[in-house]
Amino acid sequence: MPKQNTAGDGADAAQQGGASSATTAGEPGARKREKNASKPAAERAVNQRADALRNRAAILAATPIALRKNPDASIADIAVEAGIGRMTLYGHFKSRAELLDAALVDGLERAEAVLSTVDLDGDPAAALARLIESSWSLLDQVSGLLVVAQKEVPAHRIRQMHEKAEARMRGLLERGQAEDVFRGDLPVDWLLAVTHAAMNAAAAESTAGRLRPADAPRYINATLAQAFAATA
Amino acid sequence: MPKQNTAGDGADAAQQGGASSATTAGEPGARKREKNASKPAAERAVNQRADALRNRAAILAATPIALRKNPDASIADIAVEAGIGRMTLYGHFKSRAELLDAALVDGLERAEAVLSTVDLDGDPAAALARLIESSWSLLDQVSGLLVVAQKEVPAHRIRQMHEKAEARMRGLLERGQAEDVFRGDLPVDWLLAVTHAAMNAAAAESTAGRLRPADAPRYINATLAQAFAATA
DNA sequence: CTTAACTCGTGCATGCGAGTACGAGTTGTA
DNA sequence: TACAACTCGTACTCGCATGCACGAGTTAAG
Repeated sequence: MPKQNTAGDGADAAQQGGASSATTAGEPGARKREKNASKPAAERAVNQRADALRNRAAILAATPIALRKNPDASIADIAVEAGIGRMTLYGHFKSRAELLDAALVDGLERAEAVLSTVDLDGDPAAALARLIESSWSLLDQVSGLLVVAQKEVPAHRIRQMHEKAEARMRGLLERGQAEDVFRGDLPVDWLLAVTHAAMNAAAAESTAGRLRPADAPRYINATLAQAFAATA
Repeated sequence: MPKQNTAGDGADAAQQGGASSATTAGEPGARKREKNASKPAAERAVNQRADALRNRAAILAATPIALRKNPDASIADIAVEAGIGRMTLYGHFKSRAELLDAALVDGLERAEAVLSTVDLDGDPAAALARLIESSWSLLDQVSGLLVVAQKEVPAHRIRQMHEKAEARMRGLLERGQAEDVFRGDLPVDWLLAVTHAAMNAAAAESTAGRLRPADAPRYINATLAQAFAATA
C-alpha cells in the first residue's frame, strides 16, 4: 500500500497522445542511435523494415501465449516464446508496461475485427449465442492479458480499451431485457459479470483438461441461455 | 527448575530428529536460543505463550486481508497488516510457502466449521441455496488465498486441502442431477466450475463497488437456480 | 553495393523481496 | 522475581527481473 508496483512503475506507459516526446533535446550524451521503437505507434510503420515488422508481430503474438503458460513470465520468457532475443524485444517496446499495453491493444483490435462482423439483430438470445460462439476464446485470451496488465498499466487505459467490446455486450443485454427476453430482476452489470465469469470458467476448465475446447461455447451458451431467460 | 524439557525445547531441533538432543549438560545458558517456531505445526501449541498465540492468529487473519488488497503483497506487507514486525512473522512461519499453507489450512478449517452445519438434505436446489448463502464470502476469501498459493504451494497440497469442501458441493450437484432437479445435459464438473465462477464474480463485483455484499447471495442463487434447473 | 535499419549477446547498475544472523529489549508465567 | 519465550529492529546475503549501454554482426531496400 505504501509503495509498490514491481518495476512497471505504472506512471508513464506512453500513451498514443501527442507527437514524439522522444526527441532528445540537448542532453549531453543523449544523441544515440534513434530507434524509432520509442516513437508512438501511430507514426511508426512508415519506415519499418519487413523483418522488424515480422518480429513485432511475433512478439505481440507470443505475449499472450507466454503469459497464459505462466502469468509471471518475464520479458526474457516472452522473448524466448517469440523466438527472438531479449534486446530485440526492448528494441520494439521500451518497457514491460508498454509491451503489455501494445499486446492488449492488438488483442482487442483482433477481437473487434471478428466481433464487428457478428449480427446483433434479431432475437437477443440468439445474438448472444452468436457473439459468444464467435469470440469466447478470443475474449478469453485478452482477459488473460488483462489480469496481468491490471497491475502494470494505468486503470484508465484498461477501461478505455475495454469499453468498446463491453459496450456491445451490454447493449445486447439491455435490449434483451427491454424486449422481455432476458430476465429483468437482475441488473445488467451482474449479467455482464456472469457472462465474463462463464467464459473465464470455460477457459480455465479447458486448460485444466476437464473440458474439450470444442464443447466450450455449447456449455457456455446452454448455461447462460437458461440463466438469463425471462421467466415467462 | 533447570530444564523443564517439556517436549518443547528439545523438539525444536527435533524437526525430524531425536527427542532430547539438547544435552542439559555443561554450559549454563550457553545453548542457543531455540525458537520452536520451526516445529511442525502439529506438536506446537503445547508450550505456546499467550501473546505468541495471539500473534499467530493475527497473522493468519491478516494474510487473506493483505492478499486481497494486493495479491502481490510481500511478507513485510502482511506483517504490517497484522500489526507486528516482520521478524516476528518469520518466528512463526519460516517461509512464505509455509505461511500460505497455514493460512489456507486455517481458512478451510474455518469454512468447514460453518459448512458442516448446513443441512444438505431435502430439495437439492434449496440445499444449494443454503450452502451458498452461508458460505459464499468465506469460500471466496479462501479462493483468493488459493490463487496466490497456487504458485508457491505444491499442487497436491492444494488439491488435498480443497477436496473436502469440493466433495460436498459435488455430491449435492450429483444428487440434484440424479433426482432430476438439476439439468443432466451438462457434466457435474461444469456445474461446479460455474458455481465457483459465480461466487468469484460476486466477490469481484462486490469489491469493485458495483454490488452490495448483502445482495450477493441473492444474485448468485437467482442465477444458478435458473441456470441449473432441469428443463421440465 | 552501400547504408540505414535491425538483431542480439554481454555486461552492468538498480531495485526488490525472501531469508538469515545477531542481539538487545520486553513480557508471560511458574 | 527469574527466566524462558517472544518481539522486532538492523544489517546483511542471495537471487532474480528490469532496463540501459555498447558494439559487432546481419539484413533489407534504394
